Amino acid sequence: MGAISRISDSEWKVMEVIWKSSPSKSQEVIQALEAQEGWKPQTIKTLLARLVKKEALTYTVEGKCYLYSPAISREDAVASETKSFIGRIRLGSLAPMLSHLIESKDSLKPEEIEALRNLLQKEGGDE
Amino acid sequence: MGAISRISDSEWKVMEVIWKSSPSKSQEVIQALEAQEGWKPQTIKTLLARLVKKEALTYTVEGKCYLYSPAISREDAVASETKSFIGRIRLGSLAPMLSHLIESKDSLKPEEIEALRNLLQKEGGDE
DNA sequence: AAATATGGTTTACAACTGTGGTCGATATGG
DNA sequence: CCATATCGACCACAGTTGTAAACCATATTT
Repeated sequence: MGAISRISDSEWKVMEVIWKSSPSKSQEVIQALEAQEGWKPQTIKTLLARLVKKEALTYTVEGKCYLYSPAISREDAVASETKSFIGRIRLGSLAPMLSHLIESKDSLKPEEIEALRNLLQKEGGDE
Repeated sequence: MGAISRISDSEWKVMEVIWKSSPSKSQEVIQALEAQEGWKPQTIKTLLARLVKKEALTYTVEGKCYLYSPAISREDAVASETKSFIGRIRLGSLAPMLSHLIESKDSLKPEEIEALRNLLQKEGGDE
């Protein structure tokens, strides 16, 4: 049953931390993001709670703490975001968008270009 | 200068109409979107006003009506959206994202794949 | 046991979004 | 000239987001 409910920008950052290593206890998430984003602990707790409500995270109780784990894979989340992104940017503009991506060196690394090239090779083959 | 303020999903649809043909009088925009999106005229007027406030649209007065024109090019808007998209989805995931795109036939047309292939050819060439 | 710290839950609050109603000025038909 | 149709401006209202304080229960320290 598709339709992962949208994860906001801030929430996404929380997810990243947890995707990187899970399960994580809130303290770990807080520590990571307090520095990285300059957020107050409460802010991060709020985001954790919202993500649980959205069913993007699950938790188990360990003593007095929660251990959070992703309820959706990063892959799926990326796929879903991508879908909604291209849904709004409507076709026809993909090429320009990608050329923008490709041209700004800082966005796409050579090995990624390589990987893409392969993908396209096999896909658009010669039919 | 920089930082085009974010255009929401609904607003984006309005922009699309105007990018397609500008200047457009509100009536034209309304007609287009009333059918296409099933929105009430008031809704569309609100969106037009918000886009003006965001400086994504400008208008000139013609008689009793406004003639709307884009204040930002579609190219720039797409570039900006793309930037913020890849900003949140963080590197390393571009390839998966594109492979997702490429694999879901409904998202990417053959000629786009072709265009992409060309882009990558010239870019990752053989340096 | 009382004080404190710590973790989660509830509340807050402004800005932004999606959706639209209402109002006031103006134009247009009768 | 008066009624009506339009058009933009202002108002509305719930849900989401960013950001966090206040509160409450439990564990730990004195």
